[in-house]
Amino acid sequence: MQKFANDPDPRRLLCFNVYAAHHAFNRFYQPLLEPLGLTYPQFLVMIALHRQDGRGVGSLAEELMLETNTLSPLLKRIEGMGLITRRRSQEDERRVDVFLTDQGRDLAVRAAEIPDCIAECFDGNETTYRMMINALTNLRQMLAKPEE
Amino acid sequence: MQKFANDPDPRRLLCFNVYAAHHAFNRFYQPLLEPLGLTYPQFLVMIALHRQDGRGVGSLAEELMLETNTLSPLLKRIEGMGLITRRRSQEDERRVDVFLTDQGRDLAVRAAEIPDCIAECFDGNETTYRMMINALTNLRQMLAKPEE
DNA sequence: CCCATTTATATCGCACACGATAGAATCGCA
DNA sequence: TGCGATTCTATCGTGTGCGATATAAATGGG
Repeated sequence: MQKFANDPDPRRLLCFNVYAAHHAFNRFYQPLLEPLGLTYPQFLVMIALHRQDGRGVGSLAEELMLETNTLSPLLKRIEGMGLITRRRSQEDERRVDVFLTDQGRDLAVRAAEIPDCIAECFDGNETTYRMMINALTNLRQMLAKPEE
Repeated sequence: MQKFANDPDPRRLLCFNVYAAHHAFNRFYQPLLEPLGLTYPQFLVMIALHRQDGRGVGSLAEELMLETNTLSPLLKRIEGMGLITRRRSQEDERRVDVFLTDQGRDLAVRAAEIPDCIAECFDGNETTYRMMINALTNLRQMLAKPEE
């Protein structure tokens, strides 16, 4: 069995680097999201809804790769902020469809500008940016594979 | 201003891919950690302590890039499991030094084997593995930069 | 030497994230 | 058609993560 991923130093583990990069992103975004009154997961939901709203909770969860029980309380909170409305679907009474309010749409437009700050961090190096996205997408697929 | 990081689809945002990879790692590790009775952050703490114990909470927090208020309750929990002991430092009564118990050390040795499963996922492709660690380390540094 | 400042840790409140569970609506098959 | 199985969402419990705050110990300048 290959041993190259075995290292006593957490900083040389891939899992730790993903974990730490996640926190680093949160810390980078926090001051940018604070004026909008959004947390990072709320930001992602607003972006997803801006692309397409009128969707059920499960559809959102699938797109963001979260469980619906994670989204339920989050949606209730941003509904309380007046950013979305939730309505039982007519065609399937089990479903709860989520719609952006006018206020929510305005906020989503402002939120969508935030990732431009990342391009600035990359100093215009688009290739590196795209390669990292590809690498992380591949990683996800490898980790999701049942066993091998 | 460069706009290449601007995308209406969350799945094409770098921040989302880091976020999703973090969750994917958690889901991959969960069944491997469950037999050890550890959560993922507890796993990291055990690895860090296995490399060097008898350290203060702040030292651990710095290595894992967390706040000490995140570690305090976590350490209390794994102390309750009998994996570590906490003792006020003699030389500085403010500090609480953390030591692995014998049981904790045994568990850390077993935990340290888990990342080998990742090498298997990478199908022996060590170069890709190392390049991703480098890329994520660079990303962290870019995100930590004050402004530019 | 004394007291204001700093440092180290802990506690609290809030918001995820998920497994387990509940409850309602829909589906599917006999 | 009827009823068990499935699907969709919500609630609960536990464990992070962090900002704000508290407390005690160490430090340092007058």
